[in-house]
Amino acid sequence: MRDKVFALIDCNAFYVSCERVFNPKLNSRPVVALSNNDGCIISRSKEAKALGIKMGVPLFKVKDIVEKEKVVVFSSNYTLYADMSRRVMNIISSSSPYTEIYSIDEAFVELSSLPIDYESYAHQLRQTILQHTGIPVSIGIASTKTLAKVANHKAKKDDSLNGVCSLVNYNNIDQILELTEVGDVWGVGRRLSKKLINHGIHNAKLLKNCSDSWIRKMMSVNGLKTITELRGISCIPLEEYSMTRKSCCTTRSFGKLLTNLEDIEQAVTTFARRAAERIRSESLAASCVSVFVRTNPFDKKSAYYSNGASRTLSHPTHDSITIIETALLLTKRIFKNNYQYKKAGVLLSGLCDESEIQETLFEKNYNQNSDLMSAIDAINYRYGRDTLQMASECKVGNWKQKRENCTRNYTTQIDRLLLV
DNA sequence: TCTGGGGTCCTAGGACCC
DNA sequence: TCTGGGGTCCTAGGACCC
Repeated sequence: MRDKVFALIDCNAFYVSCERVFNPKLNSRPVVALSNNDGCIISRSKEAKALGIKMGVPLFKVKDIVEKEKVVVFSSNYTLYADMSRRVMNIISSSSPYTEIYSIDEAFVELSSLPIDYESYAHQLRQTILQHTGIPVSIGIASTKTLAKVANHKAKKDDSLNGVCSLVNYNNIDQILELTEVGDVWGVGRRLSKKLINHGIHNAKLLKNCSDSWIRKMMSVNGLKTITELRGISCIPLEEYSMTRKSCCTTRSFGKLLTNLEDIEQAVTTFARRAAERIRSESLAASCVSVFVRTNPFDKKSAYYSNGASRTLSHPTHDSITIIETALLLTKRIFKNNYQYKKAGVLLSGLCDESEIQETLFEKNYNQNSDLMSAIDAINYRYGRDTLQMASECKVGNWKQKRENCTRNYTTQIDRLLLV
């Protein structure tokens, strides 16, 4: 059997690149994009990285650098990023029949059965994506997904490579692995990398040469897969067909601290409605609803409280009304007075396809709202996602998030088109 | 003052069964 | 006083990814 060949296409500083497409003046300036609620930095341009701004750091901790160096800061605009991602992924999908969309800014492609020169394919694809969307990407090519990640990393760092790095037929992979920090290996996170470094395993070459049994003990079966892949044996397959999800949750930090049950109920209603809408859009139904609330864990001065509760429904449903009623019941159960709440969330689990819902013996008309839900979904699709809400929500709820520097939805709303 | 959100998988340990 | 062996299922917690 022929060896596999995986290409990993990864967008460079994706959220920042999306913003730059619509504002080219930012092209050589330091730019960052923030997480929800303008909390942490989750995307950085090359210039911002060079200033020492780390991934995931809270904005307030780098405020001095941001001000002094005039770093441009964006609130995240997921509507825009999702649409730009769709465009990039469409180009990738049409370039090869074997594609896996791995995340909003990454895709794997399996190339071994295609009669092409891998590196020319990659350069061509990169050029097409840039030309059609304005998004720069880097491409790593290797015989396993884990090695393709390593190659991609190198393609990003080494400017002389023009954004493409292939390890196929490359005979000194060990040298590259030696220069790869163990924490940069796909599948080795913060905790494991600390543990491994304590045992003297600080780069990918050392990790690759560990014994199977030791790795099994340290990192469980996933670690075994990782080191096998580093040795060039593919054991994490391409997943062309996305698995149906097993859970769906909506959670948010609040823009300000909440103390009232009523305010939290408003937020939970919105979270429950959004989650219900999402599973309906995927033709799924939930059999269990969970709710959690918590205060701010970083605030050491105020009392900490965190609690959650779940309820299994008598039958799976995607009806917003049932899901919201259940969520509110659970909220009342876990809410306690005299705490300052920072975050809440709703989790729908036990998901099944809507066509597989079993009828119940004793309840009638349990699906009576389905026409109503379809009508609500159609209206919200046409006029914007929060056009129709539940009465227990509130348009300007106290929980609403901070989003101080958000760009327009240039590509998804006709009245928000870029003006030239 | 200010610290994201949405997922998946694995394991250990407890409860329970015969 | 002495107290088996072999299972399954569920859950909480820990790890990872982006």
